[in-house]
Amino acid sequence: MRDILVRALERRDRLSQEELDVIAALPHRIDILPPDTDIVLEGDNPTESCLVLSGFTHRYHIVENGRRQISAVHVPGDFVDLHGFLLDHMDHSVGTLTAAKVAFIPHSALRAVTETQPHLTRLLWLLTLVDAATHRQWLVAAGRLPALAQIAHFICEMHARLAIVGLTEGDSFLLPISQATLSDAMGLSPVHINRTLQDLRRTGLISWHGDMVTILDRHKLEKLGQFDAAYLSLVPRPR
Amino acid sequence: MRDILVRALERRDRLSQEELDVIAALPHRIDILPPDTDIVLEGDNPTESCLVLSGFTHRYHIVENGRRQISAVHVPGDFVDLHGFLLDHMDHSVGTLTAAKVAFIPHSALRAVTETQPHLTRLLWLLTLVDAATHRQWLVAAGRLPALAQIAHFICEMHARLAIVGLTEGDSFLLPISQATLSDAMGLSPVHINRTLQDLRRTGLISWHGDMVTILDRHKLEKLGQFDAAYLSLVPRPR
DNA sequence: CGGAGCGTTGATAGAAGTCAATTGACGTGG
DNA sequence: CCACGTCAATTGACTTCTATCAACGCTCCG
Repeated sequence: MRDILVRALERRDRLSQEELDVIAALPHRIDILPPDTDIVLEGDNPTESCLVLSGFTHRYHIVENGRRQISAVHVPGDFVDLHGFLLDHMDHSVGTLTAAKVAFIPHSALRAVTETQPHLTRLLWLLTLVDAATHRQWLVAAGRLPALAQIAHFICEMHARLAIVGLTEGDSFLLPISQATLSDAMGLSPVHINRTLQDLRRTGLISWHGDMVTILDRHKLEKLGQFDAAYLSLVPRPR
Repeated sequence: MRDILVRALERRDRLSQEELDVIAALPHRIDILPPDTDIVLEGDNPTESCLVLSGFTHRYHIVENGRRQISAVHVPGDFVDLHGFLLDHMDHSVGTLTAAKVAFIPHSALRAVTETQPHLTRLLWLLTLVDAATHRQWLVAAGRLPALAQIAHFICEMHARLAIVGLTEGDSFLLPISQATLSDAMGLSPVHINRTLQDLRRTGLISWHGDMVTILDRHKLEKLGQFDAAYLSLVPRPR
């Protein structure tokens, strides 16, 4: 657990030895969960927050007619449920997409960190700010980009975020997400996702076979999706 | 400045006398800005964060073809640019919608707060988490609700947030936002906004004359927009 | 062998966008 | 006081994007 969290934090700022020790000493339990398993449900008031060690997870919301909107897809290294630390009453559910290894850290331990480690606290805070920035990017894509560009943006984002934790091989990465899931993330219909993905493949921007995605023309894909990784705050600097 | 920030924070948790003193002592400068004025531009790396004392402001993003997406509308009492405190490189711009009185607080002062006031820090952090939760609600509305419901949700949200700072009169409030602006917030065209608003009025859910909005049938409007104020975390509790 | 899940396809419907013009409210200057 | 300009709201006609419905094929696996 220590390593993957340190890795995420060190992409944003240097950590002191004391901070490394504090992180290493964080109490936690590790759980291995099957695919499509709920971790936290909307309305819950959890007492621990989860961090993804491996596998893909997501935040989602169910609306009245049973439709679903995914508001975030999380990859290994993401402190998925850090929001639940201060929010009472979860406004959304969190669940696995694939089988996942997840670490649960008691809120009491996080609170202790905030009491004694101001700099580390700011970095944890920053992680949630990056989540918020990502939400904004999705909003822009959903509101003002056509489906083709919206999906292009998503693929660029996934590549950038998986690269942080070494889960890319050049321009390729595993993205174990069905078209139905993608449609819930993009707010589109599965049929339209299918046709739009075909477009992206036909025009030679990506290939996607099984779970293996390859960005064939990064420049064009980023331009199409108007992707700029700056919102991920991946430049280490004093915070 | 002190009062309006204290008011926002005390809706989330009790403040100690020391914390009240710290807030009162926060250095800041106050500025009065005309409508449609930019406060922070995308790409900036600001050294102070702004808090809205009066007037309406927004976060927005410009996409390639010149279209605009508003990712948040902020009302008096909102610590609009608290995100900029830890994010280097703003991922979006912030500007006024109406004339606005804004307080700028140096990041150095905020940093000092985080060094010595863990509880107050958690509350400031919470404010940004509520922003993130609001982004998620907008995502759900944009992705999975038809325009009618999306706008209904927005109106409910504005009412709830204005009520926090006493800017509602029963079910009425001033919302000095043009249909064009609303279209940029909802990710819809101005024409469609116009027709959808007519729908909301014709069916007796709201009235909207000039800047004055009145919710005529709150129950139906909230049901239509699937609005539940829980995501605003308005229940004071230890954090 | 036979579901079950996923990706794919065709046909059709519906929601929202675009374009272009009109109306009404205000404010300014002659 | 009226002509004029501006801005926001409104309307109509038409187009485009995306959703829906209903199949069908493929692969994996019990």
